[in-house]
Amino acid sequence: MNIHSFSFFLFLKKKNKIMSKIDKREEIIKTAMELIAEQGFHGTPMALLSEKAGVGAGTIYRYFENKDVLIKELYNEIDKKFKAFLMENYPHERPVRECFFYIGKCIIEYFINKPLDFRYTEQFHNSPYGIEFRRNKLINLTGEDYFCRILFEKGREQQVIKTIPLVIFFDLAFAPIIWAVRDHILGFVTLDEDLKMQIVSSCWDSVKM
Amino acid sequence: MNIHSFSFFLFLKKKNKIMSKIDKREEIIKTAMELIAEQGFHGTPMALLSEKAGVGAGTIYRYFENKDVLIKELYNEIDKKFKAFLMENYPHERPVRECFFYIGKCIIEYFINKPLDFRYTEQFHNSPYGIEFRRNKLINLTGEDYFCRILFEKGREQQVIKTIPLVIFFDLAFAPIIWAVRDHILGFVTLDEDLKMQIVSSCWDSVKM
Amino acid sequence: MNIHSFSFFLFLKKKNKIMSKIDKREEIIKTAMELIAEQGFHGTPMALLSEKAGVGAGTIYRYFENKDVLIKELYNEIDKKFKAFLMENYPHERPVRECFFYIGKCIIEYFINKPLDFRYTEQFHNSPYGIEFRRNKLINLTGEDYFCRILFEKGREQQVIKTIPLVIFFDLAFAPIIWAVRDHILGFVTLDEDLKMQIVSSCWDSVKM
Amino acid sequence: MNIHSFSFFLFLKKKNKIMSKIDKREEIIKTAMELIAEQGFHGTPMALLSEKAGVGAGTIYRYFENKDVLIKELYNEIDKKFKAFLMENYPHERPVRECFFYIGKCIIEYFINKPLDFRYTEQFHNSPYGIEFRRNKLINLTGEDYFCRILFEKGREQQVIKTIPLVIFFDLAFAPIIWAVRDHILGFVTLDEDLKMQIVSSCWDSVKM
DNA sequence: GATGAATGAGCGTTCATTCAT
DNA sequence: CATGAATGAACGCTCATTCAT
Repeated sequence: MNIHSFSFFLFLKKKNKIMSKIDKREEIIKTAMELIAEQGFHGTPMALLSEKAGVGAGTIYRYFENKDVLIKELYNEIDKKFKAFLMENYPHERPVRECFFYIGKCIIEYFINKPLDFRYTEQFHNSPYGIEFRRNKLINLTGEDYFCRILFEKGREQQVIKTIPLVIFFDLAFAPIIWAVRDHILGFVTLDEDLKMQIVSSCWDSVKM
Repeated sequence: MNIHSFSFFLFLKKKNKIMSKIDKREEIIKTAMELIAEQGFHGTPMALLSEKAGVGAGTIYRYFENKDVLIKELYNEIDKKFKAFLMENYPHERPVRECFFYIGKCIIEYFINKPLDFRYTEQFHNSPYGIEFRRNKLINLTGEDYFCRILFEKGREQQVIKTIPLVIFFDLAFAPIIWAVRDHILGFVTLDEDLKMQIVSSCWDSVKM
Repeated sequence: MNIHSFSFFLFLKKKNKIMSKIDKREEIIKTAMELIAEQGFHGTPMALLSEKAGVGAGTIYRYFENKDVLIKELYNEIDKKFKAFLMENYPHERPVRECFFYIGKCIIEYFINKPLDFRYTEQFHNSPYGIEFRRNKLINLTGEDYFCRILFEKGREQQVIKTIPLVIFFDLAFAPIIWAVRDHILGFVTLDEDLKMQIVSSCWDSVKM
Repeated sequence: MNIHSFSFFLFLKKKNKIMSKIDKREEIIKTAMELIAEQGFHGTPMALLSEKAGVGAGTIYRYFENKDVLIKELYNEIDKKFKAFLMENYPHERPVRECFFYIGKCIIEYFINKPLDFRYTEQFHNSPYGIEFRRNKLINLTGEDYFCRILFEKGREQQVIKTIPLVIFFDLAFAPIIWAVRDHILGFVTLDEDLKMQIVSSCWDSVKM
């Protein structure tokens, strides 16, 4: 088994339609994420998506009601995966500061290794979908957001975090991290281990009491 | 001159086409910004723009080569206005910390009062245009960015700012402010004077040595 | 055997696919008629039909070559049933007038009780299929049409029916009845026994010598 | 000026875009009516229509909001023209019987000379549009329908018309005429002057007291 | 210079039909 | 035989751009 035989397998996969049902859905999701991350929602016509994913145009609509639903579903997939990653080793019982650093490192680690997920997420957040989504999120915090709120409230109670609104806490804590990840992905800076730590640490400086 | 005669003037302006060349360009820019800020690039067809601006569809193309150019030009207009605002009373001779606070307050003040400019800017930054633009900016710092670099370098030299890359300095210093303004505009939080100060101050905490 | 066990049978029929070959064909025909009568040919995708009929999409094509054939077949089914109804007690030996009244009453009775059949028929007649069909019918009169021709010729011979072409006889005799049934089904009028008689009688007035 | 130079003119008309605004709308209406009359609503894609009409695909949408609107507008055009024809010499002051004959003759005359209008009308009436339309018409009678109602009421009052609902009067009076026109247009019969008179006369027989 | 009617490529989506299972 | 996932041509419609007036 070498690179050539693997290519030949891919050839079969595309041409001989040996993709299973799950394969198809996965292929669509993967291709859509790549295309949208790189070209944006409007730079990714369904026809291009179907072509690159190696499926018929109508096939996409078996898995996703329409383009909007596909876009939201894609975001949910990323969100779910990230939350799972975050919660896997979350140090629930450790001090607020340690939890804060854990979250910051997770965000950086996860998205630096999944640049497509990151760029997709950025596009999503900055779009009509994103605003609607954000509104719902603030009303009904779940997953990592729920952790963050707990963290925030615990920090407030213990007087280790400043007296600020939750929303502002999010902004101070995570905005620089997100921007730094973006700059890393776009090649404007390289985040080594020291720098990562420095960034998270600086964010902590901005919220700690 | 009363409200009625002014309305009549507007009527003439739209219906009798007595707009001068400069008027036309201004009208197009103003209308485009409003529409795009509210509906997005793709929710703003050129036909709608020309209608709302009170000019012919073809006329837009006399002032802007195509839609892309118009979009970039619009951004430059905002950028120019913001820079002018920022530089107007910039305390060049004062300490780094004071300059930093001045910039932070300026960003908040300016964009809270110009939510359309803010929303336009956000849309722009998060689009193919934005990335291209950002790349150019980092290579060739101008205006407020130039100030910021000077500030950063001065801060480094005086050992009042952490030893971090310039890009990361930007992220730590301004990302939370931008996000907070966004949350204010979207109604997720209300930035009063105390809170504004607290945010800028927290950003300073994150970059100061 | 009670209502519950019958429901259970239906459940089996749909879910466990114990429908026989004839059951399947019947189910497709019945469902297709309902759907098309209510939604029209173009409001009835094959996928919807297969779903509502409880069969696979491909299965329909084992019984009907394609959608066109299905549509024509459906019409033939209705036509056959109506002819059977008409011929069941047809008073062959009675006077022309009596036969005429019998046919008129039959049309009203049959279609008022089978509004789906009526609406299907109307849709069919008014479509490319309908014209083609009508052409064939006039060349080769069969069933009720054959009766009608016999009736017409007998009426002519006995000088109880006007000297008009057969086609015009059909128009005078049946058009008002069909239209009246349509108005009844659409709820624009209610045909009680008196009114039914009055309509048929009026049609007779228009063809009688 | 001969056939060739005329063809050349048509060539210019199509290729050099010398059609005026009104020409374009007319061309679209004319072409749409031809195509739909012959192929049906669903046999007439907008692309085919635009091609045959010699206009761009988008141009149709400058004149008609969408296909549905186009279809209804087309019907209204026919309806308007027919009403004008009918009302032109309508013998308002003459006896009911004479008015009845006038209307019958008008229907036959008009639609025999405009077979496309007739076939279009038939398609329209037998479609979701038609039913909606008919419902409105019965509620709010206008134009020829209004005349007919007046005629009906006058006839009732003078006891020259049977005691039947208005709707049934319409059915008896006009259904055979419409069907006969259809048969003429489809070539199943030829309506000469005698036959036309005989049909209208027979319809009168069916409604007269 | 200004206009806006006209354009047509391109979009998201549907659905009759096929064919591997 | 029956299935239903997959297909892709075709649909109605949009909109950035052009160009005759």
